[in-house]
Amino acid sequence: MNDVNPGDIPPHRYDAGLANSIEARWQEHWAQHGTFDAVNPSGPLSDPSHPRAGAEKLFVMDMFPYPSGAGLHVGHPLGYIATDCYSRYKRMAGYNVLHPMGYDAFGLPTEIYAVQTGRHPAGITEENIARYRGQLRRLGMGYDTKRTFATSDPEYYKWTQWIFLKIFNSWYDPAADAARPIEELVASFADGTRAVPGGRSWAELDEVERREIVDGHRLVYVDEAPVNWCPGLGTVLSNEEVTSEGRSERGNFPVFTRNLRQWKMRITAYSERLLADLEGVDWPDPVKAMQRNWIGRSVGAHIDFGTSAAPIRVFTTRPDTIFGATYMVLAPEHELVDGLVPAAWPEGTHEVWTNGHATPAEAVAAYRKFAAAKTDVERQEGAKDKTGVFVGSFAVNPVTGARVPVFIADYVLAGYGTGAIMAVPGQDERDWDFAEAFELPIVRTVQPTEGFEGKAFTGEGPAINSSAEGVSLDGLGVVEAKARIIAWLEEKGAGVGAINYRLRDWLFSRQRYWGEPFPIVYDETGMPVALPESMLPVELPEIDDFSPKTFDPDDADTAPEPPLGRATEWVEVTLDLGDGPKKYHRETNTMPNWAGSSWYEIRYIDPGDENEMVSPDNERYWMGPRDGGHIGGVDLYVGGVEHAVLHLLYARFWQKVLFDLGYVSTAEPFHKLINQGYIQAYAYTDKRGVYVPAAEVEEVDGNFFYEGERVEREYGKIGKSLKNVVTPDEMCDEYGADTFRVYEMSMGPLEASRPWDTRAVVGSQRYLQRLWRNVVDENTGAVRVADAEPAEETWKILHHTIAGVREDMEHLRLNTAIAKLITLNNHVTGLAEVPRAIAEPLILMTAPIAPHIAEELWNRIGHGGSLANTDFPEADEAYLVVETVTYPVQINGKVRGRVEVAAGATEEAVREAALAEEKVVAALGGKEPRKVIVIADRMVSIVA
RNA sequence: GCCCGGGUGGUGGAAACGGGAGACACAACUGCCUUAAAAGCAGUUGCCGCGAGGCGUGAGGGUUCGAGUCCCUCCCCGGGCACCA
Repeated sequence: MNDVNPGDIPPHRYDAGLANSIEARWQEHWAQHGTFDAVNPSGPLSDPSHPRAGAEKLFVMDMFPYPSGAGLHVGHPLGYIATDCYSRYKRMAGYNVLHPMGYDAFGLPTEIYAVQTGRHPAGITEENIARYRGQLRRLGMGYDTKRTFATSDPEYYKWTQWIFLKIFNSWYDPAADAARPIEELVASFADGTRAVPGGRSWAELDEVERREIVDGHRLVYVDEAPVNWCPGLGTVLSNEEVTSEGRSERGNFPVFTRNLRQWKMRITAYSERLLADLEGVDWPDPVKAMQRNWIGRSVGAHIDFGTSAAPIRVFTTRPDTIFGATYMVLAPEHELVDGLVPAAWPEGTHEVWTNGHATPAEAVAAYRKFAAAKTDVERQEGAKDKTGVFVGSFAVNPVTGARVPVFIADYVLAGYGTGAIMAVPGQDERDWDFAEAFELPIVRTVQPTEGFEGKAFTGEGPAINSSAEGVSLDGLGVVEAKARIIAWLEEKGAGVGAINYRLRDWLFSRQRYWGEPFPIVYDETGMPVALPESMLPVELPEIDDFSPKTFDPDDADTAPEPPLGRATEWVEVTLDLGDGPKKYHRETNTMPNWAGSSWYEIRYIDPGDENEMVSPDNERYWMGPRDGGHIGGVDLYVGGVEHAVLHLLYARFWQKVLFDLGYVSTAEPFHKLINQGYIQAYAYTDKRGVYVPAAEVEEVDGNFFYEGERVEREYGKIGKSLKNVVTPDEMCDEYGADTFRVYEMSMGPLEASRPWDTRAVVGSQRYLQRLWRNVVDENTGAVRVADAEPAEETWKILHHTIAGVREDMEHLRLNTAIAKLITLNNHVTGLAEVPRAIAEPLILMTAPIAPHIAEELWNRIGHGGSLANTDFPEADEAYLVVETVTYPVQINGKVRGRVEVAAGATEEAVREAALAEEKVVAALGGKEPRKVIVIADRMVSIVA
């Protein structure tokens, strides 16, 4: 303290310095006492003497952070503060609250940093986590001290690998509509209860053939599949790591689609359940909609069109329009194309169908080359201009018997449905565009509504032109027509009703170092063998170079070489897996960084358990279903919308597998989900367009200046490149953590995004200063609270505040709760002395949001220890009743006067009082009102 | 193009149900205190108008005694998906 003029600032003012010393002290107290450790019903974390042992449980979680080297900025902890306030409130309200925090620690940024610096990713990760822990501790987060981990801890990823083994050793039984242990499948093949694919009996097959069949049923399997291969980075990338320009998000290298052998998880087996169970969770509608979109269920039919080669199977959602199917289109990569290409164009082939090529083979080859060279952006930009080429063959429309030409075109995607369509230009805009370009016939099979002047008609209407021998749809609506034609097709064996999903199986392998190794080795057959659980965890080997081999960025004809491949001593192992020591080589891919986050909620329940992923007792207590059809899961999960699809879909998928296999008691991991908004900030550019430090920009009359120069303001993400980063540490230094917490929570509702405004933080600081001053004398440090009886009005304000704050806290409306607390505090500020009976509940109600100052004041007014488990104040009904009601009186919708009437007065009495009111009488001017409406306790409305 | 979410003072935002629009806070302004400034405290502050009063929740229409809230049409902003058959 080196104030120039110490007399000016009272020595006991609640300023940043005092706040910081109080905060550090209480953070230490909480850490020492494990104040926020939840109690389990059984096992090492059970404790009958815990203040909340036996209480109702509440499991609150945040989407855990990826600890980057940059640390937290003020936008990151918004959700964390909210769940902390909520957890503290619910704990005071009597719950056994589990609120843990862990770290999603595997991932590419750390690996890249490791490569750049030559350091080990584990060391970097450890440092980053320590920094995050320090920052969160400084914000006063009340996390469970016994339940924290990083996904990169071997003790944690042991169980990630264990789950992988469970998934590997399972198959999806359509009859049970659930995953089952793979042994059951093998047994049913062996005893003949299930037909063996290929027609031979199980006994006839050799070991390799059997394994091939079994491996083909596993929920995780190796598949040759088109993936995003990025030679410049030396790794395959997930779709979300590829930009819309078809380049890598990191490094901007070209990305090629290549067929490579990769691990995949059979998430598609769960499409229907992932969709159906959305009904049972309390999630924001947009997130549910995004998941439904992503799964992309569509109902229709598979229909076979005969050709000279194999029949072409199409998927369509409009089987009712089959009479208008005048041509077919296959994706250029479709496997049947080559078999359909004749030596020469058929007699009389239309010129526009050949693209000017002499033979079909030439035309197809040229078109394939053309299509493959197009980037995704070019393909989308050219969506209106349809391209394609006739393959030289015809197919037969199974309903009309008509010969229809077969084309390849890139508007049909290989990856969706069957990669082939029946084209119905009359009812499909894309097909219409193509038909116009290639001069193909167009037949309407749905009567357009009157006045329709467009081209393809995709709406509802009666079927027309839809009769053939044995079947007619004419006159039927779309729904009935679909049903009738599907029945007919099924009867004729030409098609079958079908449901198609957009969802693809989950690409599960990455060519990286910093991820979970697979618990898989390969034997002499080249087929995968699961390691026994006893060999877990399979730890990452120590290597010198963590980067995968990279190639010429433009050389598509290269193949990934994962960094683990260079750890030859680790890769080539001799193991005894039951039939004596044999040589194996390990899988050198690692898991994607979604793996560790797909089940972490479960591990929080029993983080130290070395024998089980989680003990069933504790799992059922914290996550199990509840009465009233409650599906179960974490009670509250808060995180950003950016995880609406991938993380949440993967976590739901793993949860369902574990549920099917009996390891967990609920089919859904997260019961209630809230997406917190983002905090963004203003950024400023000078006249060159260069960002200037936002903290040093000054506003004068609505214009902005940096070092005297006019700058332009824009609004965007907080980040280094925009030079607008503000860190929580800076806020703690300048105001204290409690002020920062109050400010972030008072800015608006949790779900809303909002702009950061450092200038506005003082409002929250002033509130806490007034609170402090109400309890502690700024000049002497003495406690000001008096044992005086509060006035009636003060009692009323207090109890209204309690009722309102409880209600707001229950619904996570921290912003309005704070407004009510400020109102009460401002009222107390105006009192001659501060009654203890008011100060105590005020402090307790402040505690969830500004915990350090509350603990400090609670102690100063004579209580020992922490208030964390002290009961939250309850409103006394006696003070909530109102004696009089002020009724606004409207005449023709405008308020003209007010009358005060005793609460509970009869409608007649209210009416009379209203009509007698001076201004009302004047406004009516002696006229008899036509109608008088009295709404009890609300208002009077007069129609004149 | 399709599907969501949202438009309220200078700013962030309040207003379970259709019932007094603008709580709380920032900024701005005024006063007290001070040699002065900061801090603090007290007050003013939706817009127009000296006032009575009028007008106000993106625009227009509708339902209603009464609409920020419900219905229709449109505009703008944000997000997701996108040649998905």
